[in-house]
Amino acid sequence: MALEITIGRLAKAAGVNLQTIRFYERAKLLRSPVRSLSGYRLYGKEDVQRLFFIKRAQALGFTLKEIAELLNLRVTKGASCAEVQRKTQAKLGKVELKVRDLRTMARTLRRLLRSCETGQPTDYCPMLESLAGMEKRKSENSQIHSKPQRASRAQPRGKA
Amino acid sequence: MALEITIGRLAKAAGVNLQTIRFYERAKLLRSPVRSLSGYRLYGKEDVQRLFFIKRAQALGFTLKEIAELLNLRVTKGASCAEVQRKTQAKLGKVELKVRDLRTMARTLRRLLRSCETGQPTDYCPMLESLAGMEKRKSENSQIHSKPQRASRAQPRGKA
DNA sequence: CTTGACCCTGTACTATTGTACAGGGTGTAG
DNA sequence: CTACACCCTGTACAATAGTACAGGGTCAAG
Repeated sequence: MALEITIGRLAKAAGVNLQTIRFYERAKLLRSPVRSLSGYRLYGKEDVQRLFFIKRAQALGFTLKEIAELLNLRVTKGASCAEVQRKTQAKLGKVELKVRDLRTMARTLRRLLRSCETGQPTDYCPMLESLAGMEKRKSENSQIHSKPQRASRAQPRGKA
Repeated sequence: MALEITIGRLAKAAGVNLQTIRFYERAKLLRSPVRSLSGYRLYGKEDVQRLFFIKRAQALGFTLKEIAELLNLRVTKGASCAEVQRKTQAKLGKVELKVRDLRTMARTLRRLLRSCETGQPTDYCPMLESLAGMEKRKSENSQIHSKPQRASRAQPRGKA
């Protein structure tokens, strides 16, 4: 009872383009499914779940690469447990940071709603407030105003 | 006292590439700054804040277009208050949804950490659980298994 | 045994979000 | 007045994440 739906139905069920599924397969986000005698891909319901997860996670700002990492977090028969724990902890940290940022944004939006009700015009940009504290997380902006300071320009911004 | 830093310093302060700032200017995410006599862009500290906001918001899964909308939410002298309220409410809804999803993910990650401590091997994919309920948000997957059902394939997935 | 909906592979195109480079001006320390 | 760090514009290139299309099989209904 593997459910066994074809790619078109999977696409429809998950609300994605059919090509996207093949793209995810090449990108290793979806396993290579079993094939029918004639070579048709056959999917089970776990694949539907994975697709939903991918879509939700993308909306939360994770790249496909990060999503693959999330999906691969598991304790494989007592193997590298410490490793899994380390990675999981790291992911958890990122998730919690996102939650904090989003809650800050939500607070700002609610404040805007209220100020709208009371008719207070805000001709500045309300959203900017919601990060007044954010920049404190980076510590390198202490000497923005210390004249020359040459050397070491814009570092390549990790993306490898 | 407008601070008046040049583009290179702004880039350094915000930790972004210099070209990115010009790109954001073209994309209307940053206002066109005032210029020095020789044509150099001169920025104030609000621009630093905007850059930080853009970076955080991107990490939270907002596109540049959405970020521009967020930054433009404001009550301009009692103008279209109802309109602002409507848009703000919509954004708030999206933000709250993201918070819920992230909290679900966080819960799953913490459970994985615990199951790792207790040494329980999980050879299935733990993350998948965290969306077991997610797919319920879409209602169209009720008849995945109702054979033929032709017509109306993969709709273009709104992106306009 | 044809037709229409569906599937296959492979390759090419697109949008978004940046980055880099070419060719040239600015500003100040020595 | 030369060097060097910075700035300008404009155009080209790149990575990520898809989408589309061409050319060709599969399969159930009629």
